[in-house]
Amino acid sequence: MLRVFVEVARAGNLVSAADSLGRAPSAVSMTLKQLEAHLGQPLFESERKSHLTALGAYVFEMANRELAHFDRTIAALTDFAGARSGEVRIAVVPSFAATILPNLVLEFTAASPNVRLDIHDMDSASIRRELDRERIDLGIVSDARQSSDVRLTQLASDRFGIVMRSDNPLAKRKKALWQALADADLIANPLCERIDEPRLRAALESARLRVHNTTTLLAMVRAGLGVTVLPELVCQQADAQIVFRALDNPAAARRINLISRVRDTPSPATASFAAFVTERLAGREGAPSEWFQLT
Amino acid sequence: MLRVFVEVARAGNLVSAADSLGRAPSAVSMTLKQLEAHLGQPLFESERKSHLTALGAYVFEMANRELAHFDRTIAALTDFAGARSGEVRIAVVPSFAATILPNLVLEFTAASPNVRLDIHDMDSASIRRELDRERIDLGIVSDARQSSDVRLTQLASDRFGIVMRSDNPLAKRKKALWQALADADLIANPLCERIDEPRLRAALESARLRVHNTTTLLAMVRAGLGVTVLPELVCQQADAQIVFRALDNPAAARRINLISRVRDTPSPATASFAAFVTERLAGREGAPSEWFQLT
DNA sequence: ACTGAATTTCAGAAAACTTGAAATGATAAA
DNA sequence: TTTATCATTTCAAGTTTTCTGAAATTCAGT
Repeated sequence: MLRVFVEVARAGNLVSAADSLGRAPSAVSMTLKQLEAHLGQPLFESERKSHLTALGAYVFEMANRELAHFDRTIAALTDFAGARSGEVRIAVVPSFAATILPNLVLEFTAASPNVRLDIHDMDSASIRRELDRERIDLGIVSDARQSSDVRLTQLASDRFGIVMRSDNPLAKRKKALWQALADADLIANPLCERIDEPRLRAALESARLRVHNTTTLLAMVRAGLGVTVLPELVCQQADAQIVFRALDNPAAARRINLISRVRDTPSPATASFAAFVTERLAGREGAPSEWFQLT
Repeated sequence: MLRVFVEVARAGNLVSAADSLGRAPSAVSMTLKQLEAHLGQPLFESERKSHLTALGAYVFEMANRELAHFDRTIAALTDFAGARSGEVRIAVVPSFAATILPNLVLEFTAASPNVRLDIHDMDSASIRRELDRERIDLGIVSDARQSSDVRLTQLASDRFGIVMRSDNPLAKRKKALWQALADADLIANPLCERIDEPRLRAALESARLRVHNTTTLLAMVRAGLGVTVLPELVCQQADAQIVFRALDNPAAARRINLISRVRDTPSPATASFAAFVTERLAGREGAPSEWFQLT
């Protein structure tokens, strides 16, 4: 009713209003009559719908505002439903956050400028906890365990390798890298301790140094205190002085996983971001630099 | 659709929502299905309508706000149409504004607390001009001339009389007041000059003083400089030192008129105020103090 | 797996809305 | 003033949308 009235008031006559509303003049006339009956007062001065009464002017003002408000609300709803707007809260492991994520975000926000991304970085255990507490919508973690209340998607596979200073003799060695660990000064770290390979386990047994923080660990390597074993992604942040040689035969790798709650349906924006990340990264292996190209 | 959805979300189940919406559960179910089809996403987690999806929560929030906004707009429209709200711009001649109007306004605003009254006071000519320029909705003037673009309603009839200081001998005189003017020191003023009575005209010819402003005029009378002829309403503002004696045989009076534009329909609030004033004052004669009682 | 309540589906009924033709009313030219 | 023209309203009938009640399905809790 309000829409019909506003159109007639704007057009100044019934026929062209009916035209732009896509109905017959008689329909418009009846609707208008109905609105006037509701209000108990005429909206137009004369039968020729040009001059508004005081009530008409007031209704025109209010109806215009109301319709604009309503249309904005509907647009917001469909945008949100179509994942064109909304907010996605994501927690990501630091190595991924610092290397792959920025380009991923760059591309996603270009396609969905009205979706807000709220990004935290923390270790995998914290991410899992934050997900349970519904403080985040998605998590990107390493080696997540399957669980009944978490939906888990494999993203890339991040291979482990020996990390050393560029002047280390191992940098030139082509094969039998696992064996070489026995002779190297190995710096232990939590990431590599999950690898199930006897030659590494033996080397870790005799390691004299164990460092938790990645930045410190790389600084130790850079200072020539020894070599360490890390996923390639973690080394991406380091400078040219650091050399990464992937361990082969058998290959060792950690999985990068996308996790979300199974309990509730993600918001369209969340689903959209998850689908985007999966599409861009699922099944990637080898060098992280080749996982993902900006399109 | 939004209303149905909000009610279901609030109730947490379809049956009681259908109940409070006054329709069968099947109708509510179908409407809900339709909304989900529009948005392309489910609004509830499970078939049992208790837990909302992220989209559902967003729509609930927005729809609630939208419905409240809409309802407020509709209430404003019907209030305005029913003269329960709105604004009335009125210009009134000073004598009326200072005497009768306050009580009139008091009663009207008690009945219509949300109608704003915008009151100006000015002389009749200015009121007429302001009405033409659509700067006011109603005017209360004296002796308005009939005209094709002004709707005119007779309100009270305000009789003229001699205005004097209480110690003036005329104060005790019972009759032949017109004749008495010849001997009195008459102070001329524009209001009385419209009276068509030979004895007054003669007295005005010989008047030595002419004063426009009413307050000054009454001050002159109070100072004993003479008597004057004024409508009773004008004297209402004066103190007890001033005595008014109505002129009779023939009686002389000015008409108090309510005027409005014929061109456009007044707003409901304006019509309501005009009807109220007319009902309270039409046909009143004699002493202004008896024209109108607060009910 | 069973039970009972909630929800959905379906076809027909009811309501709301729309249309085209004819009547009415308003404006402008003769 | 009359007439011609155009806009608007009225009306009955047609169309679409919405609603209902019964039956089928689904779900949560035994």
